[in-house]
Amino acid sequence: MREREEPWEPPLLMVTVDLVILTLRASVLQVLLVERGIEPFAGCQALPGGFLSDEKEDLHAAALRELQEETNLDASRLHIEQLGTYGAPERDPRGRILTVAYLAIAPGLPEPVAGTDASGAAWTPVDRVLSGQVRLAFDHRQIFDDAVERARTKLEHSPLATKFCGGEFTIAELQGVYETVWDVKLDERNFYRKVQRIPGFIEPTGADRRAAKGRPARMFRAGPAKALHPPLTRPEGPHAEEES
Amino acid sequence: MREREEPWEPPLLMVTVDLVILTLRASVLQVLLVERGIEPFAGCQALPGGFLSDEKEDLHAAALRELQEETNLDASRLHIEQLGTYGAPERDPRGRILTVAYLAIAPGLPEPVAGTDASGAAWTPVDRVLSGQVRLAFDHRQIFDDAVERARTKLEHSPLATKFCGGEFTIAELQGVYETVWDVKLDERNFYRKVQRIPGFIEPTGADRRAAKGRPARMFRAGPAKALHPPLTRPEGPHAEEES
DNA sequence: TGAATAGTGTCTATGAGACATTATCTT
DNA sequence: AAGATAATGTCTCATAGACACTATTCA
Repeated sequence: MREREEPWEPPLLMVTVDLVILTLRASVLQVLLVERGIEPFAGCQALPGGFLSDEKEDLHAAALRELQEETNLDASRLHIEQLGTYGAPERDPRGRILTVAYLAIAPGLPEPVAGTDASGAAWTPVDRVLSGQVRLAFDHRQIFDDAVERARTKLEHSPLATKFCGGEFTIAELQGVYETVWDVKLDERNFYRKVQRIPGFIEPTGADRRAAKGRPARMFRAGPAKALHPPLTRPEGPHAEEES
Repeated sequence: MREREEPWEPPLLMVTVDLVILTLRASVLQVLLVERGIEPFAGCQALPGGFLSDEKEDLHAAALRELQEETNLDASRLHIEQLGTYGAPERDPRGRILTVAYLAIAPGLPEPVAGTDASGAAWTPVDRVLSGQVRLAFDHRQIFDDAVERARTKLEHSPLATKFCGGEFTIAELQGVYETVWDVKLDERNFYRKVQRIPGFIEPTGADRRAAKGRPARMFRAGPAKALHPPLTRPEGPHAEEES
């Protein structure tokens, strides 16, 4: 082992921060991708990100900054968490570049982002990437897969789903999040009771929402809970088992 | 956002790989710590680790290499996974240094490591660190806390516990792992049935182990499952709720 | 009124936890 | 036989899932 105490000059590396930003638009799970303008992988789709810039900037702050530049949303409605760091030697043809990947969840953003710094950014349905119809640069496919798997798992144990909704939402909308991300169909009635029984998950605002048809639905907001006890378990099925 | 395509020289950073190596010795959960010889934090305890050395070395491989240098165990019995990357600007007084932290689980190692490269390394009971009796250098306390929490959580959903045991173990031993890491008491009889019902978790070797007293116990080995369905849930209690 | 959506009630099978009981070893 | 540990059985209660039903809106 190379002791860090040795009088030896450690190698210097370049580090990027890349983002997997997921949102729900028109009941479709989408990810923000940018088209690369130059080599390597020119013309290819890639995750938004950039080099870790300021020597005094915290890693998490850097991710948040990039996220805001892409989506210009207030941080309070956003969820962001570190996904992992990717450091395979050949992941970038330009040389050894580490990337710290972040997963972000945003409520349905109005229109494809434009006019911001990140021109060329566009929402892309997640299944188009998962199915291979859209190819990603570098090892971004790997990062993307990990991100989707992380999101799916965290929906079970954390109140993450509320981050896909706005500040207020109906239970049916919340169920829609679960159904879309998990790609399953859930029973509305059992979901309704189950979700409300989890302490601190959601709390009623008192308001109703009336749609074009049907009985008005009660509105809820996210509660204080940081974890779901008991968890909302994903219905089992012919699932490939994954774990790190 | 700083596009990576710009003709602009990105900053270079130093990156270390640090390890939280957990093991079970005499039914006590222990972590491997080294005593720092020089400033900063001379004389303080720290997690073992070192600078990311070879430009062509994979991140994961680097962690594995450091781990083997510390414990000289064959990789097959070891578990290692990335924990996260820590990049607060002031985490190292020498300058901006990122660290990629790894969590490793090893079966009970015979004696305190010695004679290896890592002189000064010693097993330390985890509760001595958690309780603050042992102070750690840098932000290693944070990393350590995250590692313990990760291990506790993963015991529920993954066959991680078997990595604390050798190749073969009894169900009582496996239960001991859960009880020690979770710091709870479990019912032997319910545990016995529950564990065996989880498909692919453990499988009988056919052999028995006879102790000084009592009926011989059947031996098991880890099964092929990568995840536990259903999970082994930690008994609830006055738990502080944690989540990222 | 009917169509549509929201919300409630009920039944049943399964699983978790509490704990009694039986089995098999050593001394 | 005694003592100890392993393995099995039984009971009860809570919960998950299936699904019938009631409630409230708009057209």
